[in-house]
Amino acid sequence: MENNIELALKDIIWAGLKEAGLDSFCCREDIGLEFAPAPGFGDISSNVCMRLAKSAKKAPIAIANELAQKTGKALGSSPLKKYISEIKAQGAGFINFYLAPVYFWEELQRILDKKQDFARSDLGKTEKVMIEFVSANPTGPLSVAHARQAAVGDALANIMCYLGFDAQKEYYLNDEGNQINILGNSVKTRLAQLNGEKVEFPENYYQGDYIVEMAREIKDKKLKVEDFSEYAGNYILEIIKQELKDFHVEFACWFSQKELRKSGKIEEAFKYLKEKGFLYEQDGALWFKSTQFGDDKDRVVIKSDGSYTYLAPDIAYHREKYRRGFKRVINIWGPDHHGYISRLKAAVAALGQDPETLSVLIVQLASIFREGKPIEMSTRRGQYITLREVLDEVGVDVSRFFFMMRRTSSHLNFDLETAKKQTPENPVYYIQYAYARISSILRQAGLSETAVSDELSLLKEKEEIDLIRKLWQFAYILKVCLKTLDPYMLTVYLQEAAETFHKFYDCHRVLGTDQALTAARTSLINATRIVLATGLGLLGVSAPERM
RNA sequence: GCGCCUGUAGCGCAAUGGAUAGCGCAUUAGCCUCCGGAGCUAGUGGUACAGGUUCGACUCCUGUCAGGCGCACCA
Repeated sequence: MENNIELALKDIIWAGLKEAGLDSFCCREDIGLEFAPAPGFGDISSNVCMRLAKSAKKAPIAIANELAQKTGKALGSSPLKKYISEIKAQGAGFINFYLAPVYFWEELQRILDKKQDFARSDLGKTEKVMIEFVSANPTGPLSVAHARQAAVGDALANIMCYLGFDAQKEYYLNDEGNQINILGNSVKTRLAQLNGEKVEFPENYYQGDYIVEMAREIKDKKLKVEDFSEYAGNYILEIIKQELKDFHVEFACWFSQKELRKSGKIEEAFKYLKEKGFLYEQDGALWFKSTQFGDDKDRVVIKSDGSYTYLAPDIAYHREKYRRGFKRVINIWGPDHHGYISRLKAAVAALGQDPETLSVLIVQLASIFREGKPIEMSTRRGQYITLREVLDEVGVDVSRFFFMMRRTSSHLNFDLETAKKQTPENPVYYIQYAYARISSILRQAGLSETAVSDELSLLKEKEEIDLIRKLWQFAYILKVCLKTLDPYMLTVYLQEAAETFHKFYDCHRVLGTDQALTAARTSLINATRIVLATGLGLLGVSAPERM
């Protein structure tokens, strides 16, 4: 039964609906199930009666009462019977299913058998998905904004892979163009200044200290630099790669814009669009008819000076994404790019792809606080908090978790002092503490990880069943993360799971005189350990045995 | 001016359209002869405002007010 309980239950409910003669008012897809609704309302709940109340012209609760009875009847001849202890119509018209303890014992057994793969699924059917994120211009160290995008993108890719997708992480490298040229000129100018030349440093150049450091290194090592843009771009790219590595983010592919241009793919894409009639010339520039696909205004792709706008290579890049076999494309961007979504979607549509297969996630900014006071940030003056600073101060585990603690589309306040605290105020420690505590008990029990009780049915206490129920919800939470394309729900779940464990621990002693019960409870906390480690692992956070 | 995000307890935040709006901090009262007290139990206190959609709205829509960010032939 296991994971298929959702499908099996829908079958039973559908049979009940038919039995009650209600199937003509809705279809099977209308049967929505909610897992672990409000306390006291069962383990699985369906709102189907409310949905069909109007067309059936009956009160929802009356329908629910009838359906509960018919569903019970349909259940009678089903293998599902032993897992359902009760079906009740409650509230405004919900139909609630109460799972029998045997269901939870089997679930627990499954976690212990399959370990960290217990919730793995083939839901994604190995569909190729590209998650492109960070993609910062190599013109300076990564900021906290990039850090948050990196954490979210990486975790999302992990979750999707766990659910059976072939999710690949990619970094689009803007290794040529205006910004890179400015970067090169910035270094060149600083070098000239170091050599005593009286040259002005323009305001739109990169102001950060790292520019001066680069110039100083060139001077000290007496390097012969021919192309300052290329030199500086590569120099910073290495810094970025190291920063991401230290943040535990690894990309499958670094896609170079320069290579894309050299390959002639941009012209190819333009040729395609031109043949379709989506390009036109005006005021000496080449325009893309994005309004035809819902954009506010048409966009320039080749400027009147003959150079490309940013959109030009991006159109070709996205054409390549689909040509490389990706069925679904996810882009993770900062909020400064939100106005860009409609034109890229237009481009994808013009290229003959369904724009729905392109998802753009806007990761809102993270404001860094110290002792409750915000730290002012200004990219212009080169004064912003970097990924490196946060990493050095609070570490990978805490920073990654903190960046995902809020809904990705919401602003995030990241307090450095809270992040360093080792109190319940800091959820990472709260979760890791639960894990370490379990590890400690297991060490004392002297049991190997593989030892499993064959009498899990001894687990009958409320707190024991509550804990298994919480573990059971893990797979459901991952589906929510997938649906919302946001890993943050997992951070909420892990806090709840840790809390449920702490409550169990406080009420019941694991290591006792009753050997069979000790074995069963040891198995329970071992399963808890597996779930916590798996969840933390998907988020890229470690699970320490000792703290 | 236009667009995006956000207004929930004194503070920081939860609640995939669902039932009794949860948690931490702060504050008040308890729990260690016992597996990690970095924990647990109980008390105080809340949906910015006005309409609308819905069987049902913190959630969706419209407007108002408040805060953050963005609006290039830049990337």
